[in-house]
Amino acid sequence: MAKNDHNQTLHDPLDALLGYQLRRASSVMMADLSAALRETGLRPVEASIMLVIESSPGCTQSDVGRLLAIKRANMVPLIAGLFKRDLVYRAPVDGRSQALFLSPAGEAMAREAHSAIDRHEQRFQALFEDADVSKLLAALRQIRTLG
Amino acid sequence: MAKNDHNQTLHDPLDALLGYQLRRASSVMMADLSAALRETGLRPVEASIMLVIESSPGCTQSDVGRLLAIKRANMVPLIAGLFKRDLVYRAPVDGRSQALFLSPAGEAMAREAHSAIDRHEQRFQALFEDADVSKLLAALRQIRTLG
DNA sequence: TATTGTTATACTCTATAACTATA
DNA sequence: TATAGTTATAGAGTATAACAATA
Repeated sequence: MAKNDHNQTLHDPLDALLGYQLRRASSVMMADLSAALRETGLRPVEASIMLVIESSPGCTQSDVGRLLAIKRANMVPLIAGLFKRDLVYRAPVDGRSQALFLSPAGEAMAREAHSAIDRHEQRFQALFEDADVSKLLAALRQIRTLG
Repeated sequence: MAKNDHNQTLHDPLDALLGYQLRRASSVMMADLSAALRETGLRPVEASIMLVIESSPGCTQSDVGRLLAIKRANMVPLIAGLFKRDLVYRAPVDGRSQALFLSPAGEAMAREAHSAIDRHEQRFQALFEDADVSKLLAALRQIRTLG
């Protein structure tokens, strides 16, 4: 409930909409994550790519794109940016794919990213009991199944 | 859990991150909402603006922007687009603001939007018990308070 | 001084189509 | 034929700065 300059009460007709609340909550968390990662120089999408490569060394950029729902075409400048900063390196798998690995600098950067992400996640998860966080995550995974 | 072409197991290191699951779930629902609204010719953001004007006739475009977290500068082409389609009309409040109202065509369009949104919401809310939908909405509102 | 509506602009994100080389 | 990586490009979405008119 809010009021405008002319004393008109503005109530939010979207308040009970799952899609709307999801979008607004997601936008709040994304902004906080951006801020948390600021000092690392990584954007959220770059940090997520680094963590995927860290957990699956040798995966291809198409693999990463499929996992994170990023189109192949959009992966190109993202991986190129990480490569140019010497955070990842590539090794040929076959004539068309290249395996991705974190460089030593990339490993260090991944540790910084983990630390920033953990602090950021903790800030929000602290709003809930542990069991409720699990239920929330389960609900969000359920929603994703309809995509 | 997924496998790539070279039998490498790809597990998702972001699976337990609230921010990530929120973003992915939100993106699934937004895509579904876009599709649900397609035949009305409204984009999600336009539909949400229409519903706010419907529920608070006479509000200004700055009011709408504040409620929906849309910057004043970005409201201009949105309201102009609805105005050009004769879905909303404006009446001067004072020298600088104009009150917004739905035209008869806008009221009809709002009913179509409600119907499409209801079907879309039902598709997702049907994944859960009613009490769990309420808990989910409450959790998302909690997350928004940290923004 | 602060606010409304506006213009101009830029940057990010996402999407598509088309090409090459390889499998 | 299908896939990996790439280029080019277009469309959203979002952000800031600045201005005129008004409160």
